[in-house]
Amino acid sequence: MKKTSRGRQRIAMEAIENAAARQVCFSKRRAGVFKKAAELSVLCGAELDVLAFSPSGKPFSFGYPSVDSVFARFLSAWPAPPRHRPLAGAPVQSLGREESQLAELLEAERRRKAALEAAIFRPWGTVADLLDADVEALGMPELSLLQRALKWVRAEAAGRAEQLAFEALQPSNVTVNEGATAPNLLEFCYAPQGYGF
Amino acid sequence: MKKTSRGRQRIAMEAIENAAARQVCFSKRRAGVFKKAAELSVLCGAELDVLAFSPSGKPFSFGYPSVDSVFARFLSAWPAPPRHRPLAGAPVQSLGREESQLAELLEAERRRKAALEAAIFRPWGTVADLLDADVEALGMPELSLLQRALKWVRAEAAGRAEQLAFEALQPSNVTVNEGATAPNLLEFCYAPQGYGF
DNA sequence: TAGACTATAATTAGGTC
DNA sequence: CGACCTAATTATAGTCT
Repeated sequence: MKKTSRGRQRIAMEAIENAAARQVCFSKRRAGVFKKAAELSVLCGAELDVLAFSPSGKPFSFGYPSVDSVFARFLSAWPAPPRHRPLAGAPVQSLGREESQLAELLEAERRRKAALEAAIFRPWGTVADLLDADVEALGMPELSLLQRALKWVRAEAAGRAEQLAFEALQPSNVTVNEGATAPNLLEFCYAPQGYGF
Repeated sequence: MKKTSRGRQRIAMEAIENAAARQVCFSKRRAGVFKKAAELSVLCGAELDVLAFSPSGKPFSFGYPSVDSVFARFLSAWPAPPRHRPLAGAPVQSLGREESQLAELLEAERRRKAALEAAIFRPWGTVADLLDADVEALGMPELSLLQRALKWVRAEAAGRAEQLAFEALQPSNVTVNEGATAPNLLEFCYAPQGYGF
């Protein structure tokens, strides 16, 4: 009977050049990271998200209780949202203030009414005006990003009641995204040798 | 010489009741998850985020190349943004279409002009109208979340050029957030016994 | 809360299929 | 992309500082 394996070998902690080996390593280690994240959430009740892109660009995600809820909590807990200073010349005023109060948002919207109305006839200025940003600083990527964000927030709000009902029915309220659909975490919760779950 | 440790013990994969033990476990395992994430990014060049809340509610994050950039990429790559169906009665039409084109956003804004103008005099209806969501479904949490999202996207756009310049100067373009400021990843990249990095 | 320490449990690289 | 196999490597519970 000849030995069929050399067992685990040490590898250097540097970028793996071979594309195939890199992809295989990603698959295995992503599963490992997701499993560690799942254990952390179970043991400590900690809310967490893991978002990852494979070398080939496919998105994967893990979230407890859900990717959306953790991200939403992060948006509001984020110490100092983005660490960027504004571009020179970019007017950052109304939203730059830190009250975080709804009243401010409403006030800002009211003040932006004129800008919005004007923008109706200057299509490319609309979003920038709404955001109070310098038109020069906004390109297609940023604009489509904004659109995504708006859709996300809207759906987050609209779907809340339903999501709560949905989660009540799930054996696990953890969500995992394997790149296309949103399968269940259970496949990552396979029992490590001898574990009871 | 008497044994000074019982070594690693097996623990049940279930919520840790003792609050102190739970917090200690979180600290250790969070470091473990961050380290795994760092190795994954180094070995495979994979972009990824880890967002976590400790049992005490403190936010922690790991991101390569940065939390923001990965999240932005996720927003645009997300297969089917939120998996919620709309609440019964909530009109989800214009933004529900999937063109992802700016033209659509502008068109939607144009069509919403009347609603916005009316909303100026119905403060609590403003945001809901903008989002095309059912007013009933929006509460303070959703509204402040929207404000956060808008600020984030705007800053993301405004800060892009600067961020690129910033990252070019950094020894590592990985970001870690330990709850307050944004320290460097290096502290989690301490060499595992014998590793060369 | 954060480090050491250490023995042991769990992970995983590199095979093969 | 998986599953399986194997042994070497790595993570970590418990204890103490």
